[in-house]
Amino acid sequence: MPDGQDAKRPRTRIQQRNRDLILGAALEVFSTHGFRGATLDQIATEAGLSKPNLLYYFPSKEAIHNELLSGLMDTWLDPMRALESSGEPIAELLAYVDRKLEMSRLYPRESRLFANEIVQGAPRILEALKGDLKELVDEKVAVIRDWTNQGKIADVHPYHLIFSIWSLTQHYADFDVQVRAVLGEEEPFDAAPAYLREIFLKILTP
Amino acid sequence: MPDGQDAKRPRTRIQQRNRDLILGAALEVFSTHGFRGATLDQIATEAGLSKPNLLYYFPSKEAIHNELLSGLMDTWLDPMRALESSGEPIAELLAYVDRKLEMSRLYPRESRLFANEIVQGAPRILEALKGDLKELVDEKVAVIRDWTNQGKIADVHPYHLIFSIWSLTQHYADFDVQVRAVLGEEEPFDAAPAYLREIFLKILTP
DNA sequence: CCTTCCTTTGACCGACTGGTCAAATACTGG
DNA sequence: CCAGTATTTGACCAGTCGGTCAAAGGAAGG
Repeated sequence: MPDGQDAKRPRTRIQQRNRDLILGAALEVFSTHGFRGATLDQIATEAGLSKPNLLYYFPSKEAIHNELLSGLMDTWLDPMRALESSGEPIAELLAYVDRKLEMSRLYPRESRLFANEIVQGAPRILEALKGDLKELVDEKVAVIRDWTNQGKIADVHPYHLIFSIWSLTQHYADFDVQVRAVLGEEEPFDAAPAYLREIFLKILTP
Repeated sequence: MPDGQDAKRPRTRIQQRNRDLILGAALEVFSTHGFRGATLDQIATEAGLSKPNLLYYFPSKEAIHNELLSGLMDTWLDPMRALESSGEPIAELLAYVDRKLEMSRLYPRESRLFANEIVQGAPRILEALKGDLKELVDEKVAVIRDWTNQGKIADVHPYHLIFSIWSLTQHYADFDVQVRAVLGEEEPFDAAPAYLREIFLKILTP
C-alpha cells in the first residue's frame, strides 16, 4: 500500500525504483508539455509502466506534479542558500551566478518545469513563492544591502539584482531552443559562463 | 465564407469584429494555459461566442494559435528592427532595452504566449526562429560587432548581449507572479526601467 | 505446498475534447 | 417585401482524458 502518509518513505526496493521511474518520466513529460498538456499515458509509457500502475503509486496526476515541484523547490534554492554573508561580496555573488548557471546546464528539465508553472500563473506553488521563497530572498537581500551600504559592491537594487541572476541563468535552460536557433552551430554553454561573469563583475564593481 | 485565402482580409465589419474578438480571447487563454491547456470552450466563452461560431471563422484550434503567433512575431521584433547602425551606439542599445521593457509592460500576454511556446520546445515556430529571427539577429549582431571593433562599446559577446536584453526585459512579463510574490507590495515596473538602464550602461561602457 | 500480501493490468467509466452538420436566424441588395 | 447570402447555434460524434476496479500474477514465509 504505497499511498498514504508514508508514501515518501517506501519500504521495498521495488517501490523505491518505481517511484523514481515515475517521477523521472513525469519530469520529462511535465517539463516539455506543462501540467495540462501532459497525460498520464505519456508518463506511463515513458516510465515503462501501465497507467493503472502509476495510480497505484500516486493517487492522482496532480499528486505526481506536486511531489515533483515540492521535491525540487529545495534543490532549486540551494545555490541561493549557499550565499554566505561572511565571504568576499563580489566573489560570493559571482559564485552564486556560476552555481545557478550550472544548475541550468545540468538540470534544464527542472528549470522548465518551474518555468511552465510560473508562466502560467503558478497556480500550484504561489503560496510557496510568497512564503519560503520570499523569506529566503528577503534574507539574502539584507546581506546584499549590507554590502552596498559598506561600499563593497556597487549600489544596485538588491531585489532586481537577484531577478537579473535568475533571469539570465535560467534563460539558457528555459529558452534553449531559441538560443540554439539563433546561435546555429555554436554551443550556448561554451560562452555563457564567461559572459555572465564578465557582465556581473561590471554590474557589481563599485 | 470567412475561411480560405482571404481570411486575413475580412470584408464585412462583423467579420472583422468577431475575428478580433476571437483572437483577443485566444491570446488571453493561450497565454495563461499554453496551447494544449487551452480549450475552444474557454476561448468561446471569453469571446462571448459559441464554439461552433469560432470554427466558422477559423478552421481549427491550431489555426487560431498559428494566426496569433505569426501575427505577433512581426510586432515582437519591431523594437529590434528599430536599432539603427547610424545612431550613437550606447544610446541605441539602451533605447532598445527601453522599448523591449515597454513591450513587456504593455503586452505581457503576448510575451507569455511566446514564452509558453518556446519553453515547450517551440514545436510550431521553430522554423521561424531559425529563419526570420536568426536572420534579423545576425544582421544586428554585425552592427554591434562594428561598434565593439571601433571601441565605441565594451567588447562583449554580441549574441549573448542580445540574449541578456531579451531575458531581462521579458522576465518581468513572463515571471510576473514570481516577481510580485517576492517584491510584495512594490510594483515591479517602478524600479525595473532605471535598474536595467543602469546595469546595461555599465555593461556597454568601454 | 499453501497462504498472505504486494504488485500489475485489462476492461471499463463518465467527463471533456476538438470538430461537424443541418437547421435556424439575421442581414443584404434589389 | 423578398430572395439569397452570411451568420449563429443546438445537437451530436468519435477520440481522449483522469481515474476505478476486480481479478490476475508474483514474492516470501511457513
